[in-house]
Amino acid sequence: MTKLPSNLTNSIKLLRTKLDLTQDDLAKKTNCSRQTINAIEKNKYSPSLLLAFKIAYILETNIDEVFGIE
Amino acid sequence: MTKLPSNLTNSIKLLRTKLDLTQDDLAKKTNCSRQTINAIEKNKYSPSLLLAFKIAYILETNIDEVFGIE
DNA sequence: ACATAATGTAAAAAATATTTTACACTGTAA
DNA sequence: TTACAGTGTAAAATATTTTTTACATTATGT
Repeated sequence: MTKLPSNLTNSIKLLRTKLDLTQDDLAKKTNCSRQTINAIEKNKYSPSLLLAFKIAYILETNIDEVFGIE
Repeated sequence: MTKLPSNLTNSIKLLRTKLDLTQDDLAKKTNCSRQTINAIEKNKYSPSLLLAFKIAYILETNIDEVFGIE
């Protein structure tokens, strides 16, 4: 990563299924909609940092394990 | 942190001054406005995850060192 | 005291994230 | 085959983030 990063990646699906959670489960636990989880999981847009923290918290890890940058 | 986290904190000013950068410097390097850096630094709102990553990158550390949650 | 750099702030507009409602598709269990 | 859970997606509305312009305040150097 030599330049200013600009592309997000994520391992939500991997971590989520490891905990046997559906998109809907994760949505409810993070207080957002299933569509939002789906969109973030499929990289439709960059979530707010707060939501990213919540997702990492529910997935029992930290942001850098859930999201990456390129 | 026993509950779903909901309050952000940050060490932007500390890390920024350690690198001798002004708000404007950091803004330019992260491709955002000085007002945005100022607002985030003063916790006015939760930035996008992408901007958070960029800030951490310019501050030569990772998100968890720059931002915290309560 | 003066000039200037850095920061704080505000309001309106623009861009982006998120919700809501709704429906289609896939796989799987009965 | 039917029913249902899980996922993908779309469009409109709403909420939030970010930009832009502009000005006030604070600190610092001369």
